[in-house]
Amino acid sequence: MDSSVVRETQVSGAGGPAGSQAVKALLRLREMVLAGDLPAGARIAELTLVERLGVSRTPIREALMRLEQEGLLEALPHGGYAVRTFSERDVNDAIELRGTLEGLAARLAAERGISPGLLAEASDCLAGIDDVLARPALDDEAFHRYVALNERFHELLYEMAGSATIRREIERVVRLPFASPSGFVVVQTNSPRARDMLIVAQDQHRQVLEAIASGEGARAEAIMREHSRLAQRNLREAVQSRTLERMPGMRLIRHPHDPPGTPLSSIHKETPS
Amino acid sequence: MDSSVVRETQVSGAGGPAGSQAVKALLRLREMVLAGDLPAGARIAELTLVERLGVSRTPIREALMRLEQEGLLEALPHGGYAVRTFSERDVNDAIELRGTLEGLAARLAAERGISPGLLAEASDCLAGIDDVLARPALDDEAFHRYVALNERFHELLYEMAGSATIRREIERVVRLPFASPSGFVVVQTNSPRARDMLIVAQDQHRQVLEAIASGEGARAEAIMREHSRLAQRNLREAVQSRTLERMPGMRLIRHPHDPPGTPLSSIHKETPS
DNA sequence: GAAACAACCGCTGTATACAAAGAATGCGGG
DNA sequence: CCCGCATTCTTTGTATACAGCGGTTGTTTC
Repeated sequence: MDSSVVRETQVSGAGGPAGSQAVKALLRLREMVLAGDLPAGARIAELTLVERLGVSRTPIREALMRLEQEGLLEALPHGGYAVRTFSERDVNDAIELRGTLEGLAARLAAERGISPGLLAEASDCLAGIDDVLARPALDDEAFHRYVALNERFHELLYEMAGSATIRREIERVVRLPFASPSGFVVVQTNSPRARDMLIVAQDQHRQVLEAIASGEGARAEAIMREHSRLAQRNLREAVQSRTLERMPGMRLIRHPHDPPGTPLSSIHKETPS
Repeated sequence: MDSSVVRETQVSGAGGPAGSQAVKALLRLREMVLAGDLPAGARIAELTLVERLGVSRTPIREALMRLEQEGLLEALPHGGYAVRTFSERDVNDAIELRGTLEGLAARLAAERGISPGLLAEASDCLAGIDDVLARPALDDEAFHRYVALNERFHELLYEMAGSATIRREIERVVRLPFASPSGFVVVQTNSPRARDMLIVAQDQHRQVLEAIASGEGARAEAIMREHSRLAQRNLREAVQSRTLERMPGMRLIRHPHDPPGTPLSSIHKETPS
């Protein structure tokens, strides 16, 4: 077929900056899964990936295992992996889970107190978001800046909890594309009510930071839980209006009316020769 | 050197029931880590494990990766893994995390309702625990039965949430040896107040199940959070009285007074030749 | 014609060979 | 005597060869 894939003979061994074959395979494979390049439910042949990714089976197997741990793939009963699909309820539960964990982080931050430096950073971050939202209409670039700042704020929150263990687990849950704090922001880019939603979200950001600074643990927790409900609302709307094509990974969501195992993309059955 | 380790030539290929080399390596390696057979903080040489476990590097690397995901090992900056150690706060946070997640599960179970079958199973389980606790004094066998029934009840709770995603993450967190629901039950086996603790715990079991059955979500959540505080109390007591030697994995807990990186076992610095 | 059996193929799990990076060590110079 | 550099050695990351299981397909028999 195409011989354009040249096996780069392992240019930088182990410690390379994202240069290891395993990391490359992981990133590329995750991208492929989220883009819907692989038929969901069907076994992923390792040799196929060898061709497509240009690395040998060893790093590919490692990447497959990691993606299974992440929850993007499922292990098949007799070996091998397949792309997982998610029901709307799965996604909803993942968001609920994130809200609960972020609530825990906020509560701990409030109860244990946070460093002035962290508080300042978070404040700056929120000021940046205010800046983005100041304009009445938001273009794509503004949305991108919002998403970046939003994720930064949430990451700061995870750090505020002051617990490596808890941070680890939150970041793990957030890795599911749908559970990400900015997960369903994008789907509304062109909706007129999009900016309003973000205004509400930003208000919650401000309130939770204030609660944390004041040591109001219960309040901080409640706010972050409610905060995740915004994402749940967006999810419901997005599913109803079927707007989710534009977001990476969204085609892994299984619609109730579709036959099981067939998310959005039609499976191309390639009969060889 | 010693040819006592005979490489079994892969008797059951892939789908074997826990017969795969990778599973064997994982189980055995985890056991070794928890038993403290490997010096904490130091790099684990793969070839050493090849000798000790009698399997080749491939399944060993897989096991190492899985244990890193579990949190028992940490990836070193320039490749390789080392046994992790945990501060008392780490353990405390892990228990807090479990309590939060179990609270979430209980709340969801209450809000969404559970099947009569599940309710009956949980009831039976609690009846079994009552049976164990009926006797005024508890021998080792009674403790073992308590632990088994306790874990069963908690697993039933995870299922009651009705969410595969949430169940997954809880079971992941619980895998940390210290965060297990029965984690710090054992350390008190011979304490006169041990039975009293279990009585309290069992009362919480009963109340949470009642709350779930009645649809009282907030109450169910609060009870499970408080339930995890029992483990936190036990942890504190165990650390103070340094009773934790008897429990597997407990020597990975780093005492505040010890030099960092040195848990309980002294690292044997072998100067070669 | 349908069902059961047998041979084949593809695939994964496992072992091992090879390459490169890091760490340790020894030598030389200041 | 100490510091710096080069060489060697250990160890991980990667590629690939090999073995057995499962699924599939074709054939044979009732």
